[in-house]
Amino acid sequence: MRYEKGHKEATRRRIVETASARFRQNGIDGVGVADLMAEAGLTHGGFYSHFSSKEDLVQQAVKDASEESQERFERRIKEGGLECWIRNYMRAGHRDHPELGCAVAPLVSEIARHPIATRREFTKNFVQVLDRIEELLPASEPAGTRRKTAIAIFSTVMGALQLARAASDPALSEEILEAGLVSGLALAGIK
Amino acid sequence: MRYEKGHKEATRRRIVETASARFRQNGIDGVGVADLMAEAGLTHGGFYSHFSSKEDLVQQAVKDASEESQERFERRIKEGGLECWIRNYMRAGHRDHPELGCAVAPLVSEIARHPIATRREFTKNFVQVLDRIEELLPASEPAGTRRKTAIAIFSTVMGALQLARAASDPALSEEILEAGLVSGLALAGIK
DNA sequence: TGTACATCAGTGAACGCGCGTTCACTGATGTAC
DNA sequence: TGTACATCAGTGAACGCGCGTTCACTGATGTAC
Repeated sequence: MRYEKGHKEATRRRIVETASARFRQNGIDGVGVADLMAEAGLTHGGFYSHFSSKEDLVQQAVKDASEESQERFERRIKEGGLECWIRNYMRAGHRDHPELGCAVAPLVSEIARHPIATRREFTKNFVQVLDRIEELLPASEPAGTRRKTAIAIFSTVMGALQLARAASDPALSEEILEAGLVSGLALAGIK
Repeated sequence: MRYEKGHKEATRRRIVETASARFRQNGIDGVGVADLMAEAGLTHGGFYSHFSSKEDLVQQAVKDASEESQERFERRIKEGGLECWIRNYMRAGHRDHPELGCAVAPLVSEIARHPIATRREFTKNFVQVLDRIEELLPASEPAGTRRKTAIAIFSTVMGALQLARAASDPALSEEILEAGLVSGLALAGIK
């Protein structure tokens, strides 16, 4: 073989990871196949020996972002529990770097208009987050409301992050991050 | 003149209203100038005698959606206060018909990547909603936290609406609407 | 009253461009004999 | 050991298409004389 074993798989992973970041930054419609391939150091022609279509790549990129997100989540939990995760989610750094952060916030509206297979992959992503938040709620939270509280926490921080990104006034943007933080922590029964 | 007085302005309004609905339904990138003009019963060539660019139309459509949203808001408040507005926001009908509902939920991520002038128009839209929610919070809510609570309520219902739209599983979608409703009402000090 | 001209909202062909996708090809390597 | 051939990841020209935008034109009306 011309290339060492595993070379093609490594290239595929590189394309998926590039796509996963770029989609979060510029939206799915805002990034072309040729852009992606160039950023991965390749020409666009080779794309279809890795993926059957752009939509196929979208699904794999969503999956990749989901796994990355899960790892990030667990790292925060180890570091300082649910509070640490919420605090990081509501940081200015997260607002300013969608390409390194949660894939749900930048893609949720666009994915809602994609084929059902893509929506399924995306839903798996945020359901995993909801499950973990639910598990980490304090024991004082009654069994009957744990699921709803987990959903409320994620809706709040995810919605606030988007508003903070769209806000044209920096002071307003900071205020939104702060409000999302306070409300998220309160819902999680912290402090 | 060939046309009665006010004819051109009426046509312009028709295009803006069509755009406002279509953008909410399919995203800004997902709707072409020619589609819009055809739906307004015109050919695409006339577009530039009404607007200087598609981005110009986007700004006017955001403004229009904002005014429409404001009217809807006030109608709900008259009908049954903040509770009525939150209940309607979290209805399945709102989830299923973005073209008739809140423009923030479907457009916030896309707008965050648009020129500053567009972001400013959009920010004005949701700041008005935040202001009105704040004013309508019960007197028991302390002055120092009213603003943050208003932001939290809107983030929660808006984020939940987006998740409900993206969810591939109908039961999960219903659960998200319910969680957004319960949490929104609780934050607003209702029941 | 009747004719020539100006107005201008809307028409539709055409533009350059970038998109997703296809395909014949390249060229470095491993394998067969 | 040396030559002929197979493999296959990646190349780059080309495709049809739809996009935002431009522009010469149309044709119904109002106005001037």
